Amino acid sequence: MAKKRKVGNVLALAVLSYLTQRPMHPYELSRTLRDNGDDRSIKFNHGSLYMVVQQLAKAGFIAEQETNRDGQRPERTVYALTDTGRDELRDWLRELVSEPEYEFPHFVAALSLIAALPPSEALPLLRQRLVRLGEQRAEIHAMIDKAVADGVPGLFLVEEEYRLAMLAAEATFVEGFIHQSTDPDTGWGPIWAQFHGEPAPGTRSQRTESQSPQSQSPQSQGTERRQS
Amino acid sequence: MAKKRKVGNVLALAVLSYLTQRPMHPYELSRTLRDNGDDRSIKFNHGSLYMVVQQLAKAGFIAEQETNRDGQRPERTVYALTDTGRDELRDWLRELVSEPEYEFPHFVAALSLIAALPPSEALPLLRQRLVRLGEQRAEIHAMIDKAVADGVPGLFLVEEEYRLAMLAAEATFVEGFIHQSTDPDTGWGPIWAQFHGEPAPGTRSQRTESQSPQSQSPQSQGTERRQS
DNA sequence: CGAGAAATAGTTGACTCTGACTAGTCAGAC
DNA sequence: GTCTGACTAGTCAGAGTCAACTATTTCTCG
Repeated sequence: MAKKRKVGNVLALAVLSYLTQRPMHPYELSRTLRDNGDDRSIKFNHGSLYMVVQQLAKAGFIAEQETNRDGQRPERTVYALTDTGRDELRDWLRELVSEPEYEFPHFVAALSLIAALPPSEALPLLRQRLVRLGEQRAEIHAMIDKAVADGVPGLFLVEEEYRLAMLAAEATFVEGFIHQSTDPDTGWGPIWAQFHGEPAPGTRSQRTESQSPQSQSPQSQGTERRQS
Repeated sequence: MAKKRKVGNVLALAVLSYLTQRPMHPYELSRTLRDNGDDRSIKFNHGSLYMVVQQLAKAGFIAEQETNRDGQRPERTVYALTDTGRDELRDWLRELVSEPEYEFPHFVAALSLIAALPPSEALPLLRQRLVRLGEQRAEIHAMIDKAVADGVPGLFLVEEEYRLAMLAAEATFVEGFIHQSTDPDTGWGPIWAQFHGEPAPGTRSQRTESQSPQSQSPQSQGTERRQS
């Protein structure tokens, strides 16, 4: 479902959330978000913040409180949360927590087109991905350990734990995929190789004669896959 | 890393991929993508396609081949893949497969702010999410079964298997999180409840006297979490 | 103490995306 | 026989995003 919010950018959610503490001006918000590492969870861009604050103000979720000027610096406008804003925050958060949203990670796109690469090329790339996944996991692990050592309660690290869980699951999946593709008995290996006129990625070299393998591109297969 | 492509939209990747089969006009591409269910893997929007095709043409990855007109209908321009386009396709695909990209799923944002909801509210929402996750998994499962029954080779269903794996991992994670929060011995439950001046979500009601729990908002905790 | 680096605070403009709109065609319902 | 709704094919305005730039002020380090 995911109804359209007046302000759709998730960054706005963070802004609303921080304004529950106290009124702030945009730059302070920017600073706070960055310092708290919220840019790890929310796509954050210094420029977008000003945009988002404007939008929130127009939608009535926050209101201009005062404008002060410190020396010759540009003036800073302090914004405060309104009651509608507080409602929006709760409602939005509830939705995000309870309704899994259908998203489009790039890797899904890659997988859906991976047959266009010959297995001799795809498999090393997948192995490389495994290495990178391991690195990312190690990084997050280190981050969590450091935070815990600093006395941060676990509740404030759930996002990172979640990322870890997802990375681990992806690694397992990729391993399984590689296995499926290299084991000559269990499946795709031979078929995949055939498309590209290659020997199967397993040990045995499977011969299927006179099927003119390279005339059939993997995409043309893909095209027909919902038809028969 | 993820270098900036001249055309960044992943939809362009699909376009390039389909043009390896044969030249097509935009509408045909749109139709084909939809019919093959690629809109499940790639964010797809009829309007964007024309945009993307224009960009690809400007970047030299595809070239106008002919323009024909069928009766009084608007004219259709047929595009063909160029050699640079073929290179771009391979290079991009390799990158997507081998380099995991840092993305921002909405649920990560939700988790990073979840402490702003009292546990009495968050826990039911999480349980609801579990139900929804189950539904989505069942849907995909049904889809895969149907496709397999229709003789689609497994290799063309990897994206869906991947989604399944991710949904399963997320469900496991959410279950673990709920458990962590309701078990009064193992952790966050009491602390979380305290912020909101609630009894702990487990069975026992934990009393910590004179700490004036509601004066401390969870965000103000969050704010300080990288300091000490 | 003075030059340059870094932080402060915000604006701008080029590019992208999305959803709604136009406008003709065709098959089948009534 | 003409009405309706779905399909074909594409355009476009408005909203959103991103990266780069401006212009002060403060810190830093020789």
